Parts: sequence; C-alpha cells; structure tokens
Amino acid sequence: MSRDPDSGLQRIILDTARQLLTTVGYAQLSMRKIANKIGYSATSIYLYYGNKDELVHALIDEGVDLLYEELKAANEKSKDPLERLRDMCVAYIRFGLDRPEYYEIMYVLHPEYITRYPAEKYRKARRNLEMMASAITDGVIGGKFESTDPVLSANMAWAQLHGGVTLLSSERVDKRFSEDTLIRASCSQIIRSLLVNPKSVEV
Amino acid sequence: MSRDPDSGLQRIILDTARQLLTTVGYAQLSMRKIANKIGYSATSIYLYYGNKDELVHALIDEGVDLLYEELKAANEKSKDPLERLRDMCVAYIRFGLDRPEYYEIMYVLHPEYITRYPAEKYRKARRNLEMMASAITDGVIGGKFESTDPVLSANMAWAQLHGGVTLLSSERVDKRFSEDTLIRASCSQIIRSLLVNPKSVEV
DNA sequence: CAAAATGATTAACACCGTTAAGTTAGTTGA
DNA sequence: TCAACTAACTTAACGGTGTTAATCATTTTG
Repeated sequence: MSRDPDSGLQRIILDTARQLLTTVGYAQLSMRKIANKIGYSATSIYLYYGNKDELVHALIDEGVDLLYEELKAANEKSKDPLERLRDMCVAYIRFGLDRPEYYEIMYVLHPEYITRYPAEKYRKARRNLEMMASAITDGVIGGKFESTDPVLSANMAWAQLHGGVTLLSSERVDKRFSEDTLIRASCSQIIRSLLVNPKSVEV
Repeated sequence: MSRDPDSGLQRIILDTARQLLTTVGYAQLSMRKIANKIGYSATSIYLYYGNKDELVHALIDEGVDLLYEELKAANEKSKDPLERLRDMCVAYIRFGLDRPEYYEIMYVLHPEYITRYPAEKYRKARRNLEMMASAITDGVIGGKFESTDPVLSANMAWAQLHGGVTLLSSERVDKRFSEDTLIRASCSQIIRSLLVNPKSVEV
C-alpha cells in the first residue's frame, strides 16, 4: 500500500476522492463510486490504499494543510498578537463553514476513525493549535493578554471555535442569529477572555 | 407507523435499540442486530418504526429528556444564578462524556439526520438552552452578570461546552490536560465572560 | 526464453437499510 | 358456521457498502 505517491493512478484516485468529497460529501463517498468515476474496478484502489481509512487519512492530510495555510496567512497579516489571534479565529471558522466536508473528516468524524490516524500526521495537525498558542503567548509577553497557561487557553479557544463551527454548520444553533453575528460573538468571546483590560471591546 | 406506544414489541425494540446504542455505539447499531437480539426478523421493526431515522429519533428524544433532567437538577441546586449556570455547565459536559452515544446522536450526527428531526421535538430540545439563558438573565437582573443578549450568550456558552465535549470525547484535545482541568477551564471561561467583575475568579 | 513481478480484474463474503409479497393466526359479521 | 378481513410477522430480494482471494494479462528481469 501507498507506494510511489506519483504513480499515476494513485493521484487520480486521490483527486477523484477529493472531488467526490467536496461535491457529494463524506457520507456518499464510497470506494465503488470513486472506481466507477475513473473507470477502474473498486478493488484497484486497494493496490494504492490499504483501505478506506488510508484514503480518507490522505484527504484529512490535505485538509490539515489547507487549514494551516489559511491560519498562517491570517497569522502573518498583522504584527499585533490580538489582531493575529482574531484573524486566525475568523479564518478557522470560515474554513469550517466553507469546507464542511474537509472539516467533517478532520474534526467531526467518529473517534474510532481518528484513533487510527497515524501519529506523525497528528503532529502536523497540532501545528495549527500551536500557532494560536504562540499568538497568545506573544500577547501575554506584550502585556495585553493574561493567561496562566497559553496552551490551555488555546485549547479553550479551539473548543469555542469548534463548537461554533459544528453547531453553525449543522444548523443546530438559533436561527435568529446570523452567521456573521455568531462568528463575531465567538471571536470577541475568545479575545475578551484573554484581555487584561476587557473594557476595550473593539473587536 | 408508530402506533400504540405500548404495544409490547415496539417497547422491546426501543429498549433493545437503546441497549445496543449504549453498549456497541451508534456506528454498530443496525436494524438487523436489533432484530436478531430480540428474535424477530428485521422487517418487523418497520411495523413500528417507519425507518431507522424514526427509531433513532425516538432515542434522541430519550437523550433530550435525560439531559433535561440533569440540567434541571443542576439548575435547582442553588438560587445563585452564577452557581446555577456553573452547575449546569458541569452537568452538560458530564452528560456528554458519560453518555457519549446519546450525545453523538443528539448533537454530533450528520446534519442530514437532524434535518429530518421533527419540529415539535426541536422545541423540546431547545428547553435545555433556554434554561441556561434564563440563568444568565437572572444573573444580569441581579447585577452580577453583564450581557447585551442573554440568548446569544447562552449560545456562546453552548458552543464552548459542545466544543469541549466533542474534542474531549474524541480525544482530539491535548492529553497533557486532564479531563477535570478542561472541564474546570471551560466552565470558568464561560462564567468569566459573563461576570461584571471578572477579578473574582473563584469558580 | 523462462521466470517473476506488476497492474488490473472478477467473484465472492458478510454486512447494511429497505421494499414487496407471502404466510399464519385470530377476529368479525352475515 | 364459514367466509372475509385484519394484524403480526416472515422470507426473498434489491441495491448498496468495505474488503479479500483468486485469477489473468502484460511487462520486466535473470
């Protein structure tokens, strides 16, 4: 399984899987559908991916990179830790709402699934959280933020963001509030919880 | 479908479905397994539940009631809005972690699923959030809390709690932090975001 | 040239939700 | 009493799923 990454068919499989994922969603993504679409038999996929897990893990990988790029761009837009954090929060939620299929396989799918996710890839996924943690740390150093444990704070921020994304995109949240209202509220909630002087709520 | 709720077999089906849900989890819950366990054919279930959705919705219903009882108990333990809210937050997270299968079908499962969830049941599910909102409102009236929109604040709190539950129970969260640490941090995060005077962080 | 490796296939297994048709037993009404 | 009807349940089947084993060409290598 998983031989030369560029051996033609493997790339085609991954491309088709990605396309199906983003069009019909994970629930409708099947080995047979991928195979049909490219004119191969379903079992051919198993020559390049040991099982469906491996294939989805490859897609998760892409999602992690995609999110990383978004977060990095947000993080580099400004020098101010507060703005960096705020922009990253917005970028995170936007990613979750704009690419729900990626978000689903990355962060929503069954725990069983993620258990089998290789440890090395785990580390890459953690970069994203670390980037937020370092913005918080910078804010603390700069005296604008207050946090006894920036990593814990980053995890709390993540929980807030993740909860927001999932409740929003599953339409479980109160429809009286617009998407924009909820995004703003989430971000200012996170920022305010870190500010030394929360009176300045110009988020 | 869904005739007399107490027509014997219907109850047995629901009981067995619940038992399978809590033992093997939703992913392993199938019509055929339920049927096998009670010695009937799978199609017999369709005499009492139109499809798997209906059956799962009945289970979701139970979960909603279960959570409601927990939240109500927490809400009635004290008169102080802050304590009420704090206890409800803890109760919510505990429910999510102690009954992950219920929590999954209630709040994690595919959006498609919840779309088909009947509107009347939706209302019942909303009671839970309203109870938190009213504790916040009481806190605002009492002058301890600050919130321009208690319902929005309740939704933010919910997002934080939901994010915490899902990240924790899917073990996506940093393992350096104990479950207890994360629960405490989530709750104090929520409370602090509402306090007029956040200096008193004795949560 | 024969042997081995490569890349793909077909057939099959064991599941899944669901539908249609059939069976069996019990009740009702003329 | 006996035919008609109804309720409760079953079997068979459809189309779908992930996955494995066996097979068949084709190409590469010794």
